[in-house]
Amino acid sequence: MNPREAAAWLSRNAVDSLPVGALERKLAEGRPLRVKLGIDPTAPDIHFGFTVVLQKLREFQDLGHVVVLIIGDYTARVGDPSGRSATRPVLSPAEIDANARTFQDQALKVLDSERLEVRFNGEWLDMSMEDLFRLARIPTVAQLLERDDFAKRFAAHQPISVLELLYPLLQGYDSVAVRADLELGGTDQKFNLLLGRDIQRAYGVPEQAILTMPLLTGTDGVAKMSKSVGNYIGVTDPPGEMYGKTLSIPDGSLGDWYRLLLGSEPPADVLPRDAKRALARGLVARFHGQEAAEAAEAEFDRVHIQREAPDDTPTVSWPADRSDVHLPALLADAFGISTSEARRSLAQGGVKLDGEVVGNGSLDLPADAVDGKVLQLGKRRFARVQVEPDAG
RNA sequence: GGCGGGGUCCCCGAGUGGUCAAAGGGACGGGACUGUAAAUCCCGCGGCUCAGCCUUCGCAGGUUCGAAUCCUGCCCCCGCCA
Repeated sequence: MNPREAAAWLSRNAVDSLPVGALERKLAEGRPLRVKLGIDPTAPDIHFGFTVVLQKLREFQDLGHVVVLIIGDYTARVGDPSGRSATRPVLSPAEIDANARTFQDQALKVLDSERLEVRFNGEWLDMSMEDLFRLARIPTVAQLLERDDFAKRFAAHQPISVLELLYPLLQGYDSVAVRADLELGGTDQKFNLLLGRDIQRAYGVPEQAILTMPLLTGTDGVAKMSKSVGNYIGVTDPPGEMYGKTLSIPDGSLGDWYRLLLGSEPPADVLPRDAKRALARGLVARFHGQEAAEAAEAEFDRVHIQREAPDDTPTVSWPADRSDVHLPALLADAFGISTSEARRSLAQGGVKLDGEVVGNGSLDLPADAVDGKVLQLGKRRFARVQVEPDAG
């Protein structure tokens, strides 16, 4: 693959590859490039959205380049106040360590451990005031305020702390420290990535090229996938969950999901439903293997098409010290909801015992009327009831 | 430092002495429909031993028969001016 072809291949699906032609020029140097990715060790679970960037990094690795993963341990220790929730937990070194480890484990589902360098930015960010001043002199406040979210918050009179303003600088300094040739990130990182170039220039090191990847839309089809919104699928989600969640995405997301996660176009002339099933199978296969994918689909069909209780239906025990089983209490116990909520569900016909709606009449049933039966809340929550002969 | 605005049930946001567990929207849950898609319709959405009771409207006191609504102190947030 010549540099031109490699650049074209590597910028596939990317939104920005800047400056124009920079990637190709770097590749033409004919040496392994150092491709940087910074991560925040506060939320270690990797979801599908993040794998878009990881996958791209993997492509670089496969062409012989080195991925430099930077764990933002120092920044996590200071506490990042970005976003609306001003107070983010400040993590202890032990927590950061554990998170970083989790992150690496998960990232290795996509990345190649061979061409991987892991660094902690505490190595170089624990700098003197004098060094910080040197860094802080580089951009102007006006420049920093150009960043999209800063601009919006500033316009909306929402708080922006000085610390937040400093984060892009620290991240940029990471690029100086590891001599990054290239930095990857989501499109939301474009500003930070570009600022890294300014900072590198100010420190007299070669400037990195940048590559931004689209942000994958979450399972709701609206917001970008994120843990806090709850519209995510984690790479460690069990097969069944991964499969089911994938089927719940809106049809409109199919194209993006195929392209960004499977690297292929959605099949033409196939019903959206079937295209989505194929997508779900493909994704489960990727993280859990082909066999698990097929099992997940079979299980799904059994539960949702044939409406049977799933294989892994948990069991709830109920002490038989009273003659009757109080349904709200049983539901609360089985599904971790409040008894008030359980009553509402019962009143609305959302509770079934072995497929039969219950709760229209009495809220108490004789123990032998529930023992061994499958209790169902809504469409997706199941539990097998077991009445314990001896209270305990 | 001065002036002004504000903290309401997950989020946004009404509510300025009783009719407020607190409008409305979103999110979410249940039902109908169905492909765990979209759209649409209905219902629900603090807790409990649930036709009743208990606890909520930044925190702590106070006034009142009665407060989310009034008073006092405190904490926090935002803006403008300097």
